[in-house]
Amino acid sequence: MAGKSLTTLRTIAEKLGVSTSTVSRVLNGKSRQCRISPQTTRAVLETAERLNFRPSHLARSLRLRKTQTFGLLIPDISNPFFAQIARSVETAARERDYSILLADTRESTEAEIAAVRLLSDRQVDGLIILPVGQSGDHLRALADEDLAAVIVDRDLPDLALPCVTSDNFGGAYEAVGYLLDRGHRRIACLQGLPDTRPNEQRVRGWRQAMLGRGVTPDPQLVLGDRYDTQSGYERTLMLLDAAPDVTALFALSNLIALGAVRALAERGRRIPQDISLVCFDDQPWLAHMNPPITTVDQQNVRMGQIAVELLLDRLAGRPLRDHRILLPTRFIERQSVRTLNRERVKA
Amino acid sequence: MAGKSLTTLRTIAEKLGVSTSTVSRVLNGKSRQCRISPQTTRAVLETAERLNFRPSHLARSLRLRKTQTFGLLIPDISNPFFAQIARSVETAARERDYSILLADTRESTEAEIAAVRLLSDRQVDGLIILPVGQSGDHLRALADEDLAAVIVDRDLPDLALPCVTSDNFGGAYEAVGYLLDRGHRRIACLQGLPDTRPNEQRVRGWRQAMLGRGVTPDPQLVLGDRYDTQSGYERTLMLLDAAPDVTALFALSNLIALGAVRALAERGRRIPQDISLVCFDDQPWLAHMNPPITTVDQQNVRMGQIAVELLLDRLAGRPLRDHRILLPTRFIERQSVRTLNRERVKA
DNA sequence: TTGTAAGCGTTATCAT
DNA sequence: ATGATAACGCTTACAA
Repeated sequence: MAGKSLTTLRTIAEKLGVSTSTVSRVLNGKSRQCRISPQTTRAVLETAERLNFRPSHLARSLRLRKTQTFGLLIPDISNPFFAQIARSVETAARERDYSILLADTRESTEAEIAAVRLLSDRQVDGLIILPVGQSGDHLRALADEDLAAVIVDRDLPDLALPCVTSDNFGGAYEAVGYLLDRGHRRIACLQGLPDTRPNEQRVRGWRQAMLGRGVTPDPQLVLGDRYDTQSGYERTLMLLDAAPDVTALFALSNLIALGAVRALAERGRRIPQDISLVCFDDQPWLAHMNPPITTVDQQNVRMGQIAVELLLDRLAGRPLRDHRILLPTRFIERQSVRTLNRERVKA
Repeated sequence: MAGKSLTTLRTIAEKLGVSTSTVSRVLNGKSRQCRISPQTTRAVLETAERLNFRPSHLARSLRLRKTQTFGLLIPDISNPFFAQIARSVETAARERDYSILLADTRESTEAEIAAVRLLSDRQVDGLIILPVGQSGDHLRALADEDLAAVIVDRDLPDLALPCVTSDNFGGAYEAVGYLLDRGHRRIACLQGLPDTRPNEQRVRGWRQAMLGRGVTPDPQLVLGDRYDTQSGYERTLMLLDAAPDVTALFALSNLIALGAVRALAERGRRIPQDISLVCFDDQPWLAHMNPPITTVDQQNVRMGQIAVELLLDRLAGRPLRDHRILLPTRFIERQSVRTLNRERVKA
C-alpha cells in the first residue's frame, strides 16, 4: 500500500521554488556549463536524493528520440550457441548503457519480420540480427532505412549491412587438414542445414582441404540435413553401411557429433581406434566425453562484443555498411582422432 | 538516404483536415464507440496505411503509463537450463503482446540490484526474476512497491512474491527411491551450490527417501559445492577413494553428472555395471551418452509460461502474493542404473 | 544565474 | 460526430 513515490522533476522544482529546467540541468550535470549556483545545485541534488528521484527513461527517450535500447533477434535462444552470443551481447551492451529487447524468432522468417517491425516501432536504436534462414530480402530494406542493424553469425549474400561471423571456411579447412595430416583420406562430412552460409562454408572448407592435398572429395560423403542429434545419428548409421571404408567423421555441429557417437557405439565402432571424429562448435561437455572430442571452437563471445561495437560505430556516424568481420576459429585437439599407420594410409 | 517517414497522428490529421483526436480514435478502433462517420473512418484508415503510419510505442507508453514490457532477470542466460526458461518466457510474453527486456545478472547480487533499478526506471510493467543466491533482502522491497514481480526456479524463504519452482524435493525423492528399489543402499549425493533452495530441497529429498526405506543417510556421502562439471569430476574421484562401497551416484545437475562420468571412465568403473548414475536436469545429449543417463527432468518451459501467467494475473488485479506453484518433475528412465542382485544387496 | 515555453507523439476529458 | 486542450515527464533554445 506504499504507493509509488512518483517523484518527477516538477516535484523537486516546486519543493524548491525553482523551475524544472534548472532541476533538469543540475541532474544532468550541467551545473557548471549553465552556471547554476552551488546552493541551488546542492539543494536540487539533496532533494532528488531525499525523494529518491528516478528520471523517467520513457519521457527522456521520447524527447531525445533515443531509447538506449538494442533489439536482439535470435533464432533460438535455448540453443547454447546462440545463448552464449546473447549473453555477450547483453553484457557488452549494458557496459555501454544500452539495454536489450529480446526477440526469439523461432527459426521462422515470418516471426523475424514481425520482430523487426515490433522493435522498430519501439524505436530501438539498433538491431542485432542472427538471421533466420538465408533469405535476406526482408532485411534488405533495413539497409536503406534509418534503422541501424548488424548481422551476426550467418551472413547473407549481398546484404549491405555490417556483419560479423566465424571463419567457417577456415575452421573446416583446418580441421580436415588435421585429419588428412594423420593419414585419413575417406573423411565424411556430416552437415547441418544445407543452404545456410555457415554450412555452405564449412562444406567448402572440407572440399578445399581435400583438394589441397590431392584427395578427390567424394560428394557421397557429404550427408545430413539438420544440425541436431537425430540427423547425426541417422546419417552415421547410413554411412557405416554405405561407406565402410570411411576412417573419419567431420561433424558440422556438436549435436551432430553426439548423434554420431551414439550410432558408433551401437555399431560397436570405437572412437578413435576404429573411426575418428572432429566436430564444430565446442561445448564444455565435449571435453568430458569418452573420449574427449576434438573440436573447432568459435569465438561466440567475441562475436557478440563485436556486434555491439559495430552497432555503436554505426550510430556514432562512422558509416561502415558493407563492413564484414571474419573471426578466426580455434582448433582444439583432444583425443578423438587416431593417426593412421602407413599401411592403412597406403591401402 | 530515404529518411525515416516519421508519420505521426498529426501528419494524418493535417492531411485530412481533421484533429489528431479523431485519427487516434479511429486507429484505436473506437470509430463505433465514438460515432465517427464511416467516411472519416475510411479516410483515416487509408491514409494511415498509405503513409505507413506506425504509432510511437514510446509516446503511448508515456501517456498510458504502461509499457507492455516485462523485465527478465537471469543469472546466466548462456546456461541451457536458464536459456530454456528465457525462451518460454519470451514466447509466452509475446503471445500476450509483451516484450522482454533482458538482464543477465551474472550470478551477482550487485548486478541484480542494479538490474532491478534499471528496469524499474524503464517502467517495465513487471519483473520475472530468477534470483541470484538466496538472499532476497533486496527483493523484499518489491513486494511492497508498486512493481509487479514473480520469482522463478529458486524461491526465497519468506518473500511475499508469487513464485513458481520445480518440486525439487519430490524429484530427488523419486530418483533416490528408484535407486533404493533397485537394491542400492550406499548412494552418494553430488550436490551443487549449497545454500541455494533447489540444492537444499534435493538433498533433503535424498535424505528423506533413505530414511523412508529405513536406510540411514550418511552425511559423508553428500559432497560437492558447485553445479559444474569440474566439481562433479573432482568429487567423484575423491569419493571413489573415500567410499569404495558406494554403488550409485545421484548428481544434482547434468554437468555434475558429466564430470562423474569422466571420473568413472578414468578409474575404469563402468556405468551401470560397476556403479549407477542418476542426475537432475535433463538435456538432449544425456540421452545420447553411452550409456544413456537416467534423469529427473524439470518442466522449465512450463515454468516460464506460468511465470508470465502469474504476472498477468497480478497485473489484472487478482492479488496473489504469497502464491507458490510447485511443478512436478518427470523421472526419465534410461540405462545408467543397474539392479543389484540379492547378494550384493545383502553384503 | 535562472525561467519560459515549445515540443517529443499519444490519449482522455471535456466541450460543442 | 468531432475538436480543443491538457496531460504524460523530460530537454533545450531562447529570454531575461
